[in-house]
Amino acid sequence: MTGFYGEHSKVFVSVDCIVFGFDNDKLKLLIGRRQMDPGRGEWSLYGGFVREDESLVEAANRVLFSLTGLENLYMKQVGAFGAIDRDPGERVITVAYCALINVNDYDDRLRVEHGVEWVSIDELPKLYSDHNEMVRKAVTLLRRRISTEPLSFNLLPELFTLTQLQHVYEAILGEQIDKRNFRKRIKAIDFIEKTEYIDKLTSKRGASLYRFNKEMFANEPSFKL
Amino acid sequence: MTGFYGEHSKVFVSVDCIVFGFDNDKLKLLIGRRQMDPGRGEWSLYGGFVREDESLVEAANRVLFSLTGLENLYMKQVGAFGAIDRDPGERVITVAYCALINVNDYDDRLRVEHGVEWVSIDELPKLYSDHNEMVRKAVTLLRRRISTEPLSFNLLPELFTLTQLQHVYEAILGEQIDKRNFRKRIKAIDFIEKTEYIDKLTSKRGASLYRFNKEMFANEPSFKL
DNA sequence: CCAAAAGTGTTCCGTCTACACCCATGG
DNA sequence: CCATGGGTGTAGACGGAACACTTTTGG
Repeated sequence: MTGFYGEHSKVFVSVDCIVFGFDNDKLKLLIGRRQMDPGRGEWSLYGGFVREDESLVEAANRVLFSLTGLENLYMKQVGAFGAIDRDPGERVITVAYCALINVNDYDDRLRVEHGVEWVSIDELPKLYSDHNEMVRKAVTLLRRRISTEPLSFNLLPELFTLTQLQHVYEAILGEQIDKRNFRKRIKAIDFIEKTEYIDKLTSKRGASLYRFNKEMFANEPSFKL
Repeated sequence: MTGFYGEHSKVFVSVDCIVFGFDNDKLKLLIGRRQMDPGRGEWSLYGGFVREDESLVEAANRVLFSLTGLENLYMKQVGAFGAIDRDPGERVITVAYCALINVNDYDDRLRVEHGVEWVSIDELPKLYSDHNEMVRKAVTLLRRRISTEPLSFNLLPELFTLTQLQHVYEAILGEQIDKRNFRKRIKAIDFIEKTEYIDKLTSKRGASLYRFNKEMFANEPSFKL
């Protein structure tokens, strides 16, 4: 605080969290009614202001933790949004972060306490300010990256069936995938391990449960799907 | 200025420009010696603070214009950088933008006036603060996008030879490309038009000059190379 | 016994890759 | 006349896309 840049003006900086989940074969987003002015009552992403003693990433993680009670979530910066009048109250520049969580990890009581809901991305209402634009950009980012980065596992439980995994891809890419071709590609990827466990909940016959092996992936960080 | 967010603190926000050019078959970056404290004299990207009356994009364009005298340049946001101590002076959050320009469009007198130089990206010195990280991220972004977006033309004159275009791809991707295969793919792209003009400067035989047809591309915005 | 989801291979076609020689011209 | 960069085609390998039937078992 030695005053190097005194002649310039400061602005409010916030972070907004675009929280994706996967439920009922749909890609969903966590949104709630804004609880403060301006814009009270409008549908909105969950966000917060950046404090002096934290970096942008730390701010995003703090906000995300206060919302979900979860730490070490998968998170990526979507970008900074800085139109002059994007916030109807005062000038606020915001940095959007996108997070992927497994809906089962999210305590539903906590969700209700924060007054947020899972809404399917193709049924999104008009959101506060430029939040719809942020979501669009985040979805584009997901689509681009899902085939070259192992993102999808963050939306699923530790153990998952191949059908579930396929449905994640279908939800994000917005198109149907041939089951046989999909499974053929999965078989070629050795960090997606078949476990001894069987899921008997979704089918009578039962489906093998698979696991994403982080360590194996670290050794062989190429990925195509 | 109605004071909605009064209890929160404000920070300085700046923009930094990662200006790429293509010269002598190399991808180059425009950097200069920092002319103010802290960090005076260190190699640095060109940047500036965001004013109250301008958006982030406007700020980036203003800074870029003051540096180059050029407008309507191709520009993409690279991301926001917000480590607490990233700037040794005070807390400054910065948003990096990457621009592609044709070096011939840049008045060399203006370049010298600003004390900036074209430096090959594989000979970059240590830059001020986290600027090296920004450059890395920008290069990654270019690499990712060059095969799905018509970026390369921004680094070339309006009219260019296929050899020049190939060299841009080679410089960005960092690998050699087979001439025949490259030209075969170009032929399949109808918005890269052959003109009647011949370039006689770089070869005795002369090479056909091509043009990127924006209008055609707009009608058919798919792209693979 | 039947509905519902799991699981499994082959063929075909288009795309990418490797590869070498002739052409036109200025000096 | 020769050095320099421009320009061209083909064959083989590979990877992606299309496609249908059998298995298991809970109810």
